[in-house]
Amino acid sequence: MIDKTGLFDYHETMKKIELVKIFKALSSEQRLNIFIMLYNWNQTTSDATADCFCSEEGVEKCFTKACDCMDLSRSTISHHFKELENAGLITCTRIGQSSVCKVNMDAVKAIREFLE
Amino acid sequence: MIDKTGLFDYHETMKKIELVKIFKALSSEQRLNIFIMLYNWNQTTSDATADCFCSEEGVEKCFTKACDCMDLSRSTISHHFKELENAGLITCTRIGQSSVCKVNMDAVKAIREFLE
DNA sequence: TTTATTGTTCCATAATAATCGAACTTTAAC
DNA sequence: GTTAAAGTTCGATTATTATGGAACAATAAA
Repeated sequence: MIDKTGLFDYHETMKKIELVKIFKALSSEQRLNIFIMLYNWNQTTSDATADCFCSEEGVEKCFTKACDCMDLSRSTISHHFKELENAGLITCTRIGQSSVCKVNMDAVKAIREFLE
Repeated sequence: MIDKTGLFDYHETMKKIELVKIFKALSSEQRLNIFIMLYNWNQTTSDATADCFCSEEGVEKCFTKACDCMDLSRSTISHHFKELENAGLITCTRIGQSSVCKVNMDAVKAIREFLE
């Protein structure tokens, strides 16, 4: 900490900007829903009740599933996924027609560490 | 979890709304600054470099200090403090002229638990 | 090769949030 | 009592975000 407030250190500032992005991404109920959904799916890769394909690599068909679950247009869903991705909370790669999404546990760790 | 997505359980929903409020409160750089400032001050109650009065009860004069640090008007600062308070992240009580603010560690704990 | 599905991008609009100045209340200091 | 300081609230403005429709590209299925 180089000043009274601890607000002006360069690395701290960088970290803070990342954190703001992460918090902003989770500050919409819709996006938090999506995030929790992916988080759960990622953790239950062998869940027979989920009608999406869950592999070690991530979750397929998540866009369509997300649309079904939360009554938003395809394009809005796309925007939300993109924001979660920009914040570093998830990674999406395309396999065939559908996107394979995965929660980035490093980002989750970053928030946790901030709060300690 | 009572459905495939885990999104519709009542208590889960309530918790989620609280979390959204918390994340929203921390999703502005200004408010994150304020929060970190209070957090640091709360933890260094005997910090001689801080020109605020830090007691076991919290941090006094934080509004003025916040104004000095971050080039925002008094009324904007007031709004930001209020939002942190509404999200349950801090508590403010008035003693004399100034507000005594304190970080609510239960809220911090709630986020941490969400991420586990 | 046509058709359907998946997700993206562009564009416009509606909804929210951030910000400030000014008028105000309460407490403290003179 | 008068003046100063700390915060609040109101009202207006500006900036940002959320959203959906339409046109699009890429892949899969027929």
